Amino acid sequence: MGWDNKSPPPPPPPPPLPQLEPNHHQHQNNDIVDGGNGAAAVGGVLYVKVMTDEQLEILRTQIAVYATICEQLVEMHKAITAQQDLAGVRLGNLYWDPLVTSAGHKITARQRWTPTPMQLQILERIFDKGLGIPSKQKIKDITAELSLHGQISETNVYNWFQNRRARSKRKQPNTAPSNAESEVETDAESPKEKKREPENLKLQASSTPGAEDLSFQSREISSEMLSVD
Amino acid sequence: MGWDNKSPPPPPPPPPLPQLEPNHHQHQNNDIVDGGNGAAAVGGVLYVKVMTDEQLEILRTQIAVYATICEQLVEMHKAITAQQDLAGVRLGNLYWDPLVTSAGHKITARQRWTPTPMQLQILERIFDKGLGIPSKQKIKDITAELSLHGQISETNVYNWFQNRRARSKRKQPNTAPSNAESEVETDAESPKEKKREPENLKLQASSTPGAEDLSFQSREISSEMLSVD
DNA sequence: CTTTTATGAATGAAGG
DNA sequence: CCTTCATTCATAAAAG
Repeated sequence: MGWDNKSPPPPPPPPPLPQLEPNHHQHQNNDIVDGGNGAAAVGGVLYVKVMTDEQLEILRTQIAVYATICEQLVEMHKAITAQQDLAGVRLGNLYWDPLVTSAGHKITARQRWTPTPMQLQILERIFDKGLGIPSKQKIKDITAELSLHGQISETNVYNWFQNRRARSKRKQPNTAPSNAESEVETDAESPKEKKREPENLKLQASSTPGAEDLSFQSREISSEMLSVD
Repeated sequence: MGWDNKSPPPPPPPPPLPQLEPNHHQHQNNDIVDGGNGAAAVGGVLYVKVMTDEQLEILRTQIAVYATICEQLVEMHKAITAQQDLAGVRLGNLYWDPLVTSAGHKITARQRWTPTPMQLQILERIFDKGLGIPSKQKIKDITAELSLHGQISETNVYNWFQNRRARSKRKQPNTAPSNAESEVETDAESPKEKKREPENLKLQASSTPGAEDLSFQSREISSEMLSVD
């Protein structure tokens, strides 16, 4: 498979030290069993299925490794799930069924607010009036008004203006800098009205072999950033 | 634009699981081994570590089950991360621990820090648990700990707590346990506690306090499977 | 039905 | 602390 083009595949967990402590009780009792089909006396010699300590150890190790891997995977899943759950109200991505979802699950798909045409019209009208971000009180009023046309909350209104402004700004950097044409990264000519510009990728200059550039930002916060209270 | 969509089910590659293939050679030839440390002659009786066919079968089954589980988990993880992996070609989000630095992929650093699931989990725990505002020293400690799970700076931690607090606060007036619940399909969310401010629609409160069931137990499986007895 | 686009919402970071 | 901004994520809606 040559899918190693882009998407970093899920890194298989590094099998850490397989520590098998949960159940140490492996048949250490030495019995020449004959119980099941494990032993057979042939010609006066007792033949049994035998495993040496070494072999047993190998098996135990293997099982332990699997257990560890499973635990890690489970932990990872929890973490990821937790993130998506906590970080986002909406989830409903994948819910895998194999051994967890035995019963029919009902993933509560979070619906997002969608403005009705009427609401949108009103919102647009208000927005076009040129006012910036409506104050909180303004938002309340608007919300009240829009409530007559459909389900809506103040947050919806707030978000709408927030997004509307941000995106209209992104759409047209046409601030018309009359003469001094600064070097700007403007490469988006939006033929449409409100079109988001596919942003290009960011910097990538880790030419250092074997060293990922993982410096995010480590500004010094010694001054007043952290001086709380 | 459309890069942040779900990825179509990619050709299911074989699970990149460590081939911990057990020594399947279950000694079909019956030998009373004594070679290793598995046998000992005591008082004229030969004691060896013995496993019946049944026991062997159990072991093999266990290993097989683990293998299957691991496969499924890996598959699930792929499904989970698929979207996000594809979502950002530029965001080689390391989800957990170290191994992301396997290949010299273009793990370009993002512009803004994004907590890994592990980090988020820890942060969340700290936030929930005790105190409210971590002191400067506390932040240092937390940062140090979180550094083990990914790049992070003290500023990140500080900001996170700041935002976390501010946004959780803006969500409290949701103290209506006596909700009539008139089954509105408009919106259904289970605010565990995070989130910003859904500021839900009037009597719209299916706020099931943390009724998430999206996690499964590994403990159960593990214990069951590891009990060879 | 699958892919693409539009856009509501979450959130890290900056400002005050 | 609180507000604002920028960027990102996820999904409804639209296109193919």
